[in-house]
Amino acid sequence: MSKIGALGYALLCVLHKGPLTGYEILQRMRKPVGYYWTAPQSQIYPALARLTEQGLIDHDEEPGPGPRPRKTHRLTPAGRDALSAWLTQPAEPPAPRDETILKTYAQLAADPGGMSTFYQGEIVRLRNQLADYQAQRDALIGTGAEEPDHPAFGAYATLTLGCRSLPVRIEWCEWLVAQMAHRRPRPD
Amino acid sequence: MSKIGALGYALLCVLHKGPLTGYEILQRMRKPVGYYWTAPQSQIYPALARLTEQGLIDHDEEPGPGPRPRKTHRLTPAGRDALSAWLTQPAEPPAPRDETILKTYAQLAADPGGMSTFYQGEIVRLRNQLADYQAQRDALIGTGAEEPDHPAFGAYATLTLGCRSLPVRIEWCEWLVAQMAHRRPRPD
DNA sequence: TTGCTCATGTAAGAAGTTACATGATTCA
DNA sequence: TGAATCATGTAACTTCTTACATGAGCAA
Repeated sequence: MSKIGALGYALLCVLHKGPLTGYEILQRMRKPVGYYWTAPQSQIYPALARLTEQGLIDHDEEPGPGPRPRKTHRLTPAGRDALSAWLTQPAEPPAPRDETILKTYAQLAADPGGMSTFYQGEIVRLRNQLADYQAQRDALIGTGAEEPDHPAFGAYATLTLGCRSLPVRIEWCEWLVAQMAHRRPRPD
Repeated sequence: MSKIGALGYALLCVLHKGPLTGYEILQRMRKPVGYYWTAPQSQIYPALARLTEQGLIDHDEEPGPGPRPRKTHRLTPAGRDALSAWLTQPAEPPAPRDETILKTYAQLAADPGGMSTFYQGEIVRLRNQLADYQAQRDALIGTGAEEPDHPAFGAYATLTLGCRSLPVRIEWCEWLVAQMAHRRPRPD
């Protein structure tokens, strides 16, 4: 059997709570799951076809709104087994690719005023993200999602990480704004 | 002129402090820069060739140890301009791909004991990473790198972020280990 | 003589991005 | 009438990963 790949497992994860259409998966890849895993539409449909071929998911078909049938995908027992086996295996540390930190490393090659504006923009973006995370987390509090056996506990836990790590990053940007004020304007 | 791409800018960043050979760049992509940007060897050499074609870097050649000449690359004025212009532009939020958080989302589909072991493994890995960051950051303290005009300030600032954000993540994993102890073992 | 470091490159394939394409229904 | 939502797919392209390939000098 051919191997699955991170995207395949991501789709199995999204399906772990129940059947969804490709379109619904796509939406989850924006809203709750998209905070830690994303994939564009063009990747999702071929990947679903591969997983179906591998017997890890299957689907019902109904006549859809467009020219093609609407498919509702669900995990097969084999898919559920593959998922649960993968979940407990150590995650390989991801290749980090963070443009903001990269820019910070080379920050001396740019004008301090420009960098300050850059970090201020980051702060705005991060604060908006934090507000979004907090709103969603607040909506879960009191629903039982804080209990680890609750179906929404996974979502609650991921939002908790976001709500704790974003402030650290915001403070770091604020510190850098302050530091930029102490830099001399470009000595060439 | 063709466009540059994130990898190209990453290479310009690595070269901002002075000339390096491809091999040296490769090492930076493991050690100081690799914490927030990585690229394998097979990507670096073609990318350097592209940047050279675009006139953003150039190089000296000396006879090398192997069959090919050893090249020492440096930023051209055009390269330095391209870099400094890019640095101050807002960074597009990166497509997040974090296996650990993804696993947490679907955590209910696995055995709590297995997940607990998983998070304990993460804790070990993160603690080692933190120790590494702290050692490198400590080595910079007292050298003047804390001043924003110092050539090592960029490295100092990136390490500072690592030293502040890793503990948050470690605590989160510890919290999850505790939560897993409260989960009922899988009803199959 | 086996393996490591220095030093550069290529090839094949997987994964990810951007854009195109269809077509019904609903809402302003 | 025009845009958004639902719903599925393909094509072309770029980027990233894994593996191969060469070869000198040095150390155990």
